[in-house]
Amino acid sequence: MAEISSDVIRGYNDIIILFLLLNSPSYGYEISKQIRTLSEDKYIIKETTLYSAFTRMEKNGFIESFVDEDMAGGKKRTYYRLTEAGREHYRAKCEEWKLTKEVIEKFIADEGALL
Amino acid sequence: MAEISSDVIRGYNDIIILFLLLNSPSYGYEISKQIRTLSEDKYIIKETTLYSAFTRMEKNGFIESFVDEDMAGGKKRTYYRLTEAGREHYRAKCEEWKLTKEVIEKFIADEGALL
DNA sequence: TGTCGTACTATGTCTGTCGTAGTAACTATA
DNA sequence: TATAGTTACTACGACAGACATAGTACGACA
Repeated sequence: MAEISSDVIRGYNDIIILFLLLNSPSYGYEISKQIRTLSEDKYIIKETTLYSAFTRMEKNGFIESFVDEDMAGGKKRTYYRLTEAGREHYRAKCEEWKLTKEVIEKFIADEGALL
Repeated sequence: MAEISSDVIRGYNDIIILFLLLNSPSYGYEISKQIRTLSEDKYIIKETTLYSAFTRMEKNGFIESFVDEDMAGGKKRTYYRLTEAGREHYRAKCEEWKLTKEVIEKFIADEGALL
């Protein structure tokens, strides 16, 4: 299967993760699975990429974490919820996406022109 | 005006530059101006980004350089021409773009859902 | 004489992503 | 009962593309 390289996805992980937090808090493992499912296995985020994105985005005030201490078996799970700044960041990134898409499409040749 | 950040454009400079070499060789300054014009001032590539992309892509065999020694005033200009491998790289990058676009669009919320 | 445009080169920094590794608890299967 | 698999992370270091800053050098124009 074709793969998406780290260079082309760079900068979009924020959009992807924040999208999955728009309606309710979630945590790493679940988000990871949702990305895989929603993208129909076309994009599988690396664990380290995901968790370092959490750290970065929390530092930037886009998300807030809270720990579920009461899980069965005494395990802990760190949830993240979107902040208002994060929602705004998501909106801005979506706008940027639209702009970027427009620009890049200008540099995609017609299939015919490549033969 | 909205700007395109270095993280979202990363990985697409190859496409952009190679597109402008599809039909004829060109050189840095001209390509830089063409990117600006074609994108309607939405994307202005940094000089260092452009020239380091040249170096990288020549190392990878996607482009070849040759110097015009006979310019007026004894100035030199370095041209780049696409190789067959570069054309293939361009094709592959375009495919990757289509895939990436599909994936990212799944994580863009409807305008309504954001209110 | 000085500024603007042309056409680069050099050097070092930044940051998001990735590779590798490790921890630890539960869960299904043989 | 052993072990492989799933869940749910954390730590550390490396990489590479983009960027900031600076400098060079020639020509045209005022």
